[in-house]
Amino acid sequence: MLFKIAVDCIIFTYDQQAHQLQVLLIRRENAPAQGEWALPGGFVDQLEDFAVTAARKLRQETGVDVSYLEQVQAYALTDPTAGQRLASVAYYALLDVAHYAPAADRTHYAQWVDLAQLPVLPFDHGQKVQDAWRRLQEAARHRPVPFHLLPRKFPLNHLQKFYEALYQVPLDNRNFRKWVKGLPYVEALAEVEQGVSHRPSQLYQFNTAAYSAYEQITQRTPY
Amino acid sequence: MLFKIAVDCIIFTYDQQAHQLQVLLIRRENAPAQGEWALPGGFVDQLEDFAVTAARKLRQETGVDVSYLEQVQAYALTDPTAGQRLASVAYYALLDVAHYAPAADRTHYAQWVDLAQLPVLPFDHGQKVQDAWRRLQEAARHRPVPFHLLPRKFPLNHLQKFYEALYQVPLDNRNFRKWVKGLPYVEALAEVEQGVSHRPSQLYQFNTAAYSAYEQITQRTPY
DNA sequence: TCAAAAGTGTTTCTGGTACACCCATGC
DNA sequence: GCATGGGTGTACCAGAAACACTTTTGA
Repeated sequence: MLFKIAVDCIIFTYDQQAHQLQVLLIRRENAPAQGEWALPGGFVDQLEDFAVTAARKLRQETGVDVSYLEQVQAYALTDPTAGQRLASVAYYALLDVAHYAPAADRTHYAQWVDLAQLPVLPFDHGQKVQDAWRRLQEAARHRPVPFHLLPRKFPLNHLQKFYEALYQVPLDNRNFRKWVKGLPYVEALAEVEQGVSHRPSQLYQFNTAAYSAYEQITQRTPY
Repeated sequence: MLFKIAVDCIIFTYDQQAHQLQVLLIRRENAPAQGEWALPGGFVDQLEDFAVTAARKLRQETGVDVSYLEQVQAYALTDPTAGQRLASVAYYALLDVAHYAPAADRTHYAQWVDLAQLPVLPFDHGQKVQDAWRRLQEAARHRPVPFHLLPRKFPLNHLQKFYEALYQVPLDNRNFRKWVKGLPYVEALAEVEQGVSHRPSQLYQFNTAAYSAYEQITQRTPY
C-alpha cells in the first residue's frame, strides 16, 4: 500500500502588540478545501529527511529560513476523500514576526492568526495546532524557545508576556525577574528603551555561548 | 512521490530478576537484513490510524494486547537500497513480561534483550530505540508508566528498582519511599510477600480511580 | 503633577537531599 | 544466631510562591 506523504507546518510567531502567539495560515489554492484557511505545507517530493522537506517548503512560502524546526508527529489521514492514501508529518517552527510579514497585497493568501482565535481548520489541522502548541510548551521548559521569537534586544517584561501567552497564565513579575536573573544565558545590556512615555526599560539579550555552557551541566532529577 | 510506510515498534518490558529494561527484538525473516535482530513491525496495509496498525502488528507478533502505545515520531529512510521510497513511524509500547514470554522453541525468532546490551541494529533501529527510551523517560515523569510493567501487587523496592533501571541512576530508598507514599494513587495493601528468607515486604498496588482524580488536579508550573 | 509602565526584597512554605540503623523472616 | 533484604526519621537547604510600594520618564 502506497501513500503520498504531506508535511504540515505549524509556524508560531509572537505578536508583541497583542501579547499573543500566532500561527501562520494560508488560503488553500487547490482542492480539497480550496479557499479555506489551512496550515502551509506540501507533499514530500524528494528523497530527504522530512525536516529538510519542511524547511524547504517554508522557505518557498515565506522566503526566509525558520530558526527552529521540530517534528510533532505523524498522522494518518483516515478519511481520504480523494481516494488516495495520505499520511502527513507535522512540524512546528518558530519565526520572528519581524522577519516575515505576509505582503499586504497577499493578505488573502497568508496571514498570522491569533492562537486564541483560530478559525475551524480543515482536515486534522486543528488537532495538529493543538499538538504542536503542547509540544512547544514542553520544549520551552528545557530550551530557550522565546529568543527565537523576540527581537535580539528585549526588556524583561516582554519576555514575561511571552511566557504568559505561551502558558496562558499570569506570572508574578517579581518572581519572574528573579528567575530570569538566575539564568546565566540572559544577559543585561547597558542600554535602555528609547522614547516611551514612561520609565524606560532596560534591555537584555540571549547569550548563545553562555547557554551552551549552561546546557552541558544541566541535569534533570528523575521521577 | 509515493511511499511505503512501515511501523516499527519498540516494546519495553521490565525484567524483575535482572532489574533491567528490555526490548523485544525479532529475527528478520526477509531481506533486507534477513536473519538479523531488529524491531518488530510491518508495513501499513490498511486504512487506519498508525497506532491501530501498530497495535494490530503487535497482537499478531505476540498474541497479546500491549497496555500502552505512543508514537515516537516518523522517520524518512534516507538510504532506500531497495529503490523504494520508505518512511516509518515508530511506536513504543509497554508489555508486562509476565504476559508475554517468547515461546522457548521460537527463541531464535523473538527475544527480550537488555537495553544495556543491545546488539547493533540494522537501519535506523538503534536510533529509534534511543528516541523511544528518551520518550519513555519523559512520559514516566507525568504518567504512571511503571504500573504497566510490574505485577498488579508489588513491593516498593521493586518500584524503586524499576525507576533506577529507567533513569540509570541509584535512588535513595528512604527518600524514594517518602515520595511514593505521597502519591495518592499508590495504595498499600494489608498483604505481605510470602516465603522469602528475610523480612517480607509489604505489597502495594496502583489505584486507577485515585489516579484519575489526581490527574485532574495536577498542574505543572510554567517555565 | 499625572499617567503609565518599570523595577525592587522579604518572608513563608514546600519539596529535595543527605544520611545510618533496627526489623522480620528462613535457615 | 546469622544472613538477607525490608523498613524507618530527622535535619538542612534551595527553590517556589505570596505579596505592595517606589522609580522614571513623557506629556
